[in-house]
Amino acid sequence: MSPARVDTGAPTALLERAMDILGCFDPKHSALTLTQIAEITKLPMSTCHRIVGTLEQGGFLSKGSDRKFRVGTKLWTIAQHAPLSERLRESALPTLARLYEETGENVTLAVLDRGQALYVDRLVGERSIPTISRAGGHLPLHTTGVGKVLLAYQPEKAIEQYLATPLTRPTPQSITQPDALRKDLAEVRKNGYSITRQEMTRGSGSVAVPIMRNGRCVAAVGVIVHLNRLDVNRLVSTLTDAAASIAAELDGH
Amino acid sequence: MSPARVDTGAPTALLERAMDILGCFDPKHSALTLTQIAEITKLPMSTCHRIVGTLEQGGFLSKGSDRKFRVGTKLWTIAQHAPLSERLRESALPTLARLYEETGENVTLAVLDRGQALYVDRLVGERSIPTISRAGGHLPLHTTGVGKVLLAYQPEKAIEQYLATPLTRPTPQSITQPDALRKDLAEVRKNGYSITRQEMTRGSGSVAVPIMRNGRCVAAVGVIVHLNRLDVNRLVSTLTDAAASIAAELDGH
DNA sequence: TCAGAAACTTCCATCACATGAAACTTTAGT
DNA sequence: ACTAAAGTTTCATGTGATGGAAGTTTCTGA
Repeated sequence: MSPARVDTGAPTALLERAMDILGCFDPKHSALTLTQIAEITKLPMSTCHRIVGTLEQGGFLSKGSDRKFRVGTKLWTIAQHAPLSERLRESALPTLARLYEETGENVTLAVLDRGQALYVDRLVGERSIPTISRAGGHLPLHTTGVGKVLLAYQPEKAIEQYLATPLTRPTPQSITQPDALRKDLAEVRKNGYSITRQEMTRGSGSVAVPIMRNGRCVAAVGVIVHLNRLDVNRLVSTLTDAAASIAAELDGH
Repeated sequence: MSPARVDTGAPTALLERAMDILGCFDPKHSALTLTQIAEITKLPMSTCHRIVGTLEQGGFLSKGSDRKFRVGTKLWTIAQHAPLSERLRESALPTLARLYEETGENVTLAVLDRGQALYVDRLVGERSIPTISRAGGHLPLHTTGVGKVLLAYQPEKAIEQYLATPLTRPTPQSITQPDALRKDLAEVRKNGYSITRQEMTRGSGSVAVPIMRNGRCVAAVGVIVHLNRLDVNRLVSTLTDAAASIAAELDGH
C-alpha cells in the first residue's frame, strides 16, 4: 500500500526552487548576494547555496568579484532563441530604429503576456523623456498606449475577464471605470490606434498602433512623448507605416 | 556506514538535466517536440516529459499549438536583466540605430564569452548583405572583425592561450597561423580598429572598434559590408564616434 | 473511414539524491 | 586584532525523482 502520499503540491521541488531563484532577478534586483536570494526565496542557506552553485556551473548565473550573482550569459543566449527575440525583435528592430530617428521620441514594442503588456524592446535617447517601460518589463494594459491596443484586439471574452479584475490607478487620469474603458477600447478598434494622456505618467502621453498578422494583433508599437508635443495625426501616420513595415518583415521570413 | 556513494559525477542531476533541456534551444532548434528534446538530451521520455512539464508551468518553456516547445516569456524576461541586456544593449541601442541609419549596413555589437565572440545585438536591413552573426550567437574570435578587436585587447596570457588551440578556417582567407594572427592583433592595437576581408564569409569584409571602459575593452562594435564597398577610413571614423558615444552612455549611468 | 504507428501521458515500486540543521571557514567592519 | 555576518561543507534521513511499462491520444496513409 502506498504510504499515503500526501501530495503537498510540491513535486519537482528542486526545479521549482531553481526557477524561483532565477525569478528573483527583476528590474529592481539585477545583482543579488546569496543571502539576499535566500531571503527572497525563503530557502535555507545551504539549500540555496547548492542550487545557486549548480546554476552558476551551468552558466545560468554568474558570480561577480563583488560576490553578487547576476544572470549569466548562457541563460541570456538561450533567451535569444525565444520567438520574442528571434522573430519579433529581430524583424522589428530596423523599423524601430528608423522610427526613433524620425521622431526622436521613446519608441516601444510590446506583446501581451499574462494579462500585462510585456515590453519586447524600447529605444530611448537623450532627446526623449524618461519612461518606466523597459525591455523585459511588464506594465498594465489599461494605462499604456501599447497595452490598450493589445487589449482592444483581444476576443470579447478576454477583455471582460480583464475588466473583472480591479484596475490599478497610477495617475488621476488613469481609466479605472470598466465602462469608460470599454468605450475607449471600442474607439481604439474603430480608429486603429490608441491614445493615452497622463494615464501612466504625469506629463506624458502616447500613441500606439497594432501589428496585425493573419487578422490577429500579435504586437503593438507605440511612442511616448511630452504631452505638449503630442501631435496625434503625424504620429499615427508614422506609426501605421512602421507597423505595416514590421508586419511585412514578419511575413517575409 | 554510507553504502559506498559512487559519485558518478551526477549530483544535482535534475537541475543539470533541466539546464541541458533548455540548452537544446539554439539557432538551429528554436522549436522542438518532446521526442526531439528526449533524443538530443538522451533522456528517457518519461523523465523528459516531467521536467519539460515543470519548465512549462514555470513559463520557462511554452508549448505551441503545433505541439512544439519554445523558449517561454518568463525565461526571456529574466534574461533581460542580465548585465548584457540591462547595461550594454540598452545603452548601445540608440547609437547602433544611428550607426545603422548612417551606414545602411549590418551593425553588430559583441562581447567576449568563453573564448568566442558573443553577439549581443545586430541590426540587419534589406539594403545590407546577409550574415551569419545573430544576436545570442557565438562566432570565432580570429575570423570576425569584432572578435579580433576583443582578442587584441585581452591580456597577453589570454591571447597566447587562444593561439594554443587550433584555429578554425571558414574561408581560405582566414588567418590560421598564430604568428600571422599575432601580427594582425598588434596592428589592431596600434590602429585602434580591426579589418577583415573574407575571413569569415566570402565576398564580405568588416571593420570593428573597441568600446573602452576604465582602460578595459568591454565590447566591440563593427559593421559588415560588401567587399567592394569597404571604405575603411569612413567606417573607422564613424565607428570610433559611435564607440565613444556608447562608452559615454555606459558611464552616464 | 479505419488500422497501425508514432507521439505523448500516466503509473508506481524502488532507491538515489536532495534536504537542512549544525559545524566550520572566510570576509567585512570597527 | 576581534567580532559579526556571510558564505561553505558535512552528513544522517527520508522525500521525491526515476524510468520501464502500460495506457492514451494524435498523426499517417491507404
